[in-house]
Amino acid sequence: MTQVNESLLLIDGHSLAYRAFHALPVENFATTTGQSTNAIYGFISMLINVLRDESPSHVAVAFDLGRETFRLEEYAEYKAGRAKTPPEFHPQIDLIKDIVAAMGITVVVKEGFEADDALATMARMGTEAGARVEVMSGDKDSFQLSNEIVTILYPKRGVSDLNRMTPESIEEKYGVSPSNYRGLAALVGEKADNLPGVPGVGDKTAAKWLTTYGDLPGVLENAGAIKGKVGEKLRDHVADVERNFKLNRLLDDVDLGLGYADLKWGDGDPAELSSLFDQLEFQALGKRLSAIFGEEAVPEGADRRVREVSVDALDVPGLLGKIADADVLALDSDARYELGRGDVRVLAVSATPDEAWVVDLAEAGPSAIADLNSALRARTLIVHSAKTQIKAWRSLGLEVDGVAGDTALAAYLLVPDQRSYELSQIALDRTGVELSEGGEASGQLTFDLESEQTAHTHGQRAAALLDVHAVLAKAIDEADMGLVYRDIELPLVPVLARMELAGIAVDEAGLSGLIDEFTKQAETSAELAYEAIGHEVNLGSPKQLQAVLFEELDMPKTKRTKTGYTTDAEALAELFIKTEHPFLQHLLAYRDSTKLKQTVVGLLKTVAEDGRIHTTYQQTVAATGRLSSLDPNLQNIPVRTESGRRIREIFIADPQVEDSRLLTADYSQIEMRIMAHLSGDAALIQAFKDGEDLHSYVGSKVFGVGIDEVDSAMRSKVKAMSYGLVYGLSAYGLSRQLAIGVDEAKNLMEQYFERFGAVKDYLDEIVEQARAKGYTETIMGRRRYLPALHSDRRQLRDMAERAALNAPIQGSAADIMKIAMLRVSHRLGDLKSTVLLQVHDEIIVDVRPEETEAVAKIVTEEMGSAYELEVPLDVNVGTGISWHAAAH
DNA sequence: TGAGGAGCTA
DNA sequence: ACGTAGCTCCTCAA
Repeated sequence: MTQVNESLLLIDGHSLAYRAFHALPVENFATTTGQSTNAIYGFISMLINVLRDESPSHVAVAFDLGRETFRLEEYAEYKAGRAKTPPEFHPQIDLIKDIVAAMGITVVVKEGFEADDALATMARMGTEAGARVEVMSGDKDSFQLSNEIVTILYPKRGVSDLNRMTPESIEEKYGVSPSNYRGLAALVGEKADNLPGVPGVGDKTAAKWLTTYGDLPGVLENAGAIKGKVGEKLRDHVADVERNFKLNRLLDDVDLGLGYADLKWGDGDPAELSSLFDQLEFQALGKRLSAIFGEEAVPEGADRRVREVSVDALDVPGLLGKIADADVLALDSDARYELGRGDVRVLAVSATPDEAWVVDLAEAGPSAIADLNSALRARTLIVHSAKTQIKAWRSLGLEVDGVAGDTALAAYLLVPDQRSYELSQIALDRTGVELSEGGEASGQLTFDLESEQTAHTHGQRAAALLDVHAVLAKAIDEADMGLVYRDIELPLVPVLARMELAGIAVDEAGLSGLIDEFTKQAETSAELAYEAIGHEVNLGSPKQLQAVLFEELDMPKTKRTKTGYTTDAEALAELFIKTEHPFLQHLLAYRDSTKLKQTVVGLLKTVAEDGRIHTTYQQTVAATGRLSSLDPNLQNIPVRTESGRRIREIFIADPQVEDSRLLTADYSQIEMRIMAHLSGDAALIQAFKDGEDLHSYVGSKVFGVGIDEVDSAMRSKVKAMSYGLVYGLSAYGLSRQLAIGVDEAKNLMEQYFERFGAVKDYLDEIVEQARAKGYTETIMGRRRYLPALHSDRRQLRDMAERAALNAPIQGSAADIMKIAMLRVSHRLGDLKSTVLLQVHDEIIVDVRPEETEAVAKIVTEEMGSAYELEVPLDVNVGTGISWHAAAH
């Protein structure tokens, strides 16, 4: 035996994961998609600690495979009667295996044997190779492996502490040597494995016998000599003891198909590891892994690499020379765009993954920009988050009119519910390329030091883009989303950029007037509220309000929130019905006014120097495929109340153009039409084809009356249900919303489904298909993945089911609107009128007086024919001097 | 700084 | 526990 300075760490994966599962409350460890992670977290946490403390050269983790082991063959009752493992446990084992493998650690699974046998076999291999061996296991059977070379790491309570079991400590604790531990366990029995021993015999008695007679065979030979009741018991249970002794021997000669050298702790796959941690939402654990091992010690896989990119700083003519032969260019820049102003200095260009060129746009004159413009226009461009950059470039006269690839958009389509689509993360996930920090550009030094680094950063990003995009584009095609990507999302980029750059004009004086008005209203309501309770209180503080309502005024408790009782408008209105306390009225009025005030104050802050508000549309945020709007959000401007609608009066047509108007065009009931189309429900389709008032029509069917006999109460019930269905409404939810009994709500739903049976079939089918395929699909093939449909947790599963019901409908509506925007925008190309805003099923267009009729026609035609459904797409159009006026 | 509560839209 | 998808404001505790 040669002495080598190596150590082998062997881990019983199943037993430790099981301990972790029970040590950490499962309800506290789950991803947003419903994957339970408590066992994974606990196991990996333990693993990181032991790797840090022991720094082994060789590592393996062994798992049991099924329960068909040789032990079961010999003893049918082996491990029978065990409490069933909770369903959350098993799915975590596979993920643990994946993580362990990605860490460069050998995963051992051997059919027909238990993890312990594999550990024993590998412990023998390590011993023979001259390594120090540590066995980490939560199963006491492993104690028999302990000797001068092999130490057992046995977890104490919880998962953070390990006992180092050596022959000495085993002797001390159990009174027998490791070689006799098996005998002790056989005599005592093992409840968890359904191996009864000698009744009444514990560790102490067993140890005494074993010491007296040497070993278990010695004890059994002398069983007749043992006195008393226990002696009798032993003689009665010899067969059990012999069976136990046979079964608890760990086999150290299992053919694992690998040798000691195969257990070397390898490089792993950091890209995979990072992706797994990302998927499991283990931010802190990921940091701990890096912190403990440091940059060096985290195994650097073959796939993870900082690619050396040569970044040259050039002037524009120099750049044009370099890209003369390139057809495809990747671009990146330090573009910023805020409050209607764009800024950019460093433009990075790359045509190959290991080289990039940067130009200082601040140094480029008009003719250089013009040359750059025509050069870029003639090429296929790949950009990450192109819209922001295109907007900022425009401020310098660089007019890029769209791109052939956008890595953020592509990544979004592939995984539409991710939190962010940072290039560094996508590059790492998809190609294993790590974008390094720092580094400086070389070449013609036209930048100062700070910009040198900026230049290098963007050069490196540009260089990474081509490979990243190729990988993403392939995945997009494999998922049959080429159409959504290339014919919808990418062409939409310049359309949205133009809308954002245009912004919408606001009446600033009117806005200030509203602020004053709403402020006064809020102050009045606040005073009245204070008067009603005799003192002041912060009306914006739910905590203080709870003190007033439930302690001071002793009102009945409302629905619970995480931190107390709700004070939301619905609850306050109910309290008012019960108590008629005037404070509640004034509080509600105060809430309304302050909300409106905040809205107008917020809007005023975002008015740019050109007197217009430039929102930013997010194209990679909504998991269903909708756009979202921010800074400011123009998709939630009040409309339901009269005061709210007044805010819409300050959004006005271009004041620079005499008699210009805003035109608004919206789809009527697009989601219900999509529901009719997708379900193929003949009755619903007929209703739309006949152009009936939908809710009256449905009401007449549900209540079995003539269409003219549907009263407003019936109509609103049916309306609530129709919309509710699209969201996965339950009978309970419907009853709450309509303030009717659950029975009546249930009845209503049954009537509905009886008349519109295909709708029910369709809704059921959507969920079932999503469960089978893992994702839902819109009419254009846009996907949304819903792994939580398989969650063990009811609440998460239900949420996923509702999302599955809604995603194809909301998403298809988004598809249709996006197509319509492209077509409208295309046809407005020759006109002066331009699209300004989109609010999901509505677009707002700034129209020149002479183009009003033409634009109305274009919008009606293109929105109406954007996609052919089984039912017509109805479009309502209106014009006016303000958004408010246009809608009337 | 971030979580929680509240409220606005389609 | 009980209707989808968003964004922004305020308060309060860390």
